[in-house]
Amino acid sequence: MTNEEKYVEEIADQGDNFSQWYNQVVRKAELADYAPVRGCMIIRPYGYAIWENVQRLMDARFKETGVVNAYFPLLIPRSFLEKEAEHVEGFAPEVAWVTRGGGEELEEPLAIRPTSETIIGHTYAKWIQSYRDLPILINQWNNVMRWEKRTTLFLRTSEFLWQEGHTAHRTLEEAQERTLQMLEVYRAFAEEDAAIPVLVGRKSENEKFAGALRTYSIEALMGDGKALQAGTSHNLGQNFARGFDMQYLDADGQRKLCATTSWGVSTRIIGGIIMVHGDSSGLILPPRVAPYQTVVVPIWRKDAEKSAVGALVERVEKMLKGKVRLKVDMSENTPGWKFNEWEMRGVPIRMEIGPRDAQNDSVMLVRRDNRVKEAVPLDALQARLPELLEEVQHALFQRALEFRARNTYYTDSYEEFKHIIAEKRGFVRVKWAEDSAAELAIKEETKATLRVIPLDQPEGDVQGKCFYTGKPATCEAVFARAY
RNA sequence: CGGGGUGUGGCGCAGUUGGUAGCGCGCCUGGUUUGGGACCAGGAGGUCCGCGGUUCAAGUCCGCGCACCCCGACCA
Repeated sequence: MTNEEKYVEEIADQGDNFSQWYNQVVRKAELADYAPVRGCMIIRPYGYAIWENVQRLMDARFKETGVVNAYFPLLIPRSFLEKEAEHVEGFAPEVAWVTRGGGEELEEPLAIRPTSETIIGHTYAKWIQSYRDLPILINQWNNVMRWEKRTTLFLRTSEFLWQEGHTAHRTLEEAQERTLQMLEVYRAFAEEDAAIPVLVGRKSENEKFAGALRTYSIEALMGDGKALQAGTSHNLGQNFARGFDMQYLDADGQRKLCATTSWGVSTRIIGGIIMVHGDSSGLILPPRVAPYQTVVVPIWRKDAEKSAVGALVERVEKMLKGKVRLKVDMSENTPGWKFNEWEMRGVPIRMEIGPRDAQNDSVMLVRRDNRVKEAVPLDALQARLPELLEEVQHALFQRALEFRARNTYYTDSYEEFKHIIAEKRGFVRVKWAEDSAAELAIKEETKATLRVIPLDQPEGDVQGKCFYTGKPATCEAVFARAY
């Protein structure tokens, strides 16, 4: 930051206690509140508005790839969950059950969906007769429930909002292609809309989704050096097709199993946005997802000034209507109070309109990310403000990218690895021989997990030895401590 | 689920050897203010996390719960 001056006094310093900072920002910026039920959260209007922007932007990207939206039920018969062995085992401890209804014990308990692969598998099996029915490309925006032992607002809650996409294909190759296509959609959303740089890659066997053939993810680095899985895309192979008998008659007259995929991004991404961009004054929201892109703070002393300022505010409002998401703060608080409040709440650009501006027919724009001020004549505003918002958007991405570069380490030495994980955190990239036992041992010894095997690998075969086992390396992998 | 910590107006906290609850901020009313969290005056707001116990008397002592935070275990 160019300006280290700390105006907002109400929140903990990021460096002192990151998780305390995080909780205070979430609550003071009025993003979310605790609910009466453990692990559940109330998403307040300001937080929900971020989610609506996430939905709008991602939904458009999905639809560009041919995906349509639908809705499947909240309650899932127990027998469905049991049809895919790995899946049941993986989710069993997290499932909440409905056992009574209408005052009576139910014949079959109903799961509150932890995810919808099973009920969608059941449904697709009925819909699919011929290869002509494929592919099916459906997404749903909904809530799911997973009983969690330890919860944090947005990052891990028992109930959360997300989208889950479910596709069915004729071939394994096509499913694989779709899996990677949606991973790329997530990357583009994260980097271009949320301004969060992400590593894109494959999960290890240990970390993959229960029931998947392969799991891919985007991984982001938070301000405290811990990693956050920000989106996942699974190639489910024929596992769920087998469990739910999703078969089609192919052109060659043979009955064949479908291949399926699923992919999801949740309200956790909001936690990521907070932890990637925020500073010790509070939130910093990337303009594309910010509920208010610009907040207008009017300033006056005398009544005459008040009317001149008021008139200018109205002109500005009219001029920018439909072009910029604008909030005019007409509350009784002093300008100084408003500056701090809206900085804490992360509005990317503040527009000060006072007597001097009324006189000059201009406004004062102040960026949240670096507090740089700029006087803009009224006739240039309509062009300049959207441009400045884009500049902030790019600056936030750039800053996060630089932060990640500074906090990414390469090592061939396990000793150094341990030191980095313990002292500095961040991403650690190593040569790796894909060994589950070694992975678990590393986790045991250092708390670091294999976040991702990046798609971006060195040219040709990986040379050298695994940093842990000394076996010939098969790839490069990235480890980190994670949320 | 294990170890540690904390629960007192909306928020942050104080409350002594047990004696019947207070401070700052916020909130309401009126007035003066307004380019980086204004000021004065008046006012409202409390089952002290819950239940049980000890005691003439419990925010304070004892027991059992619950919630939240931190560190672990678990976890797409």
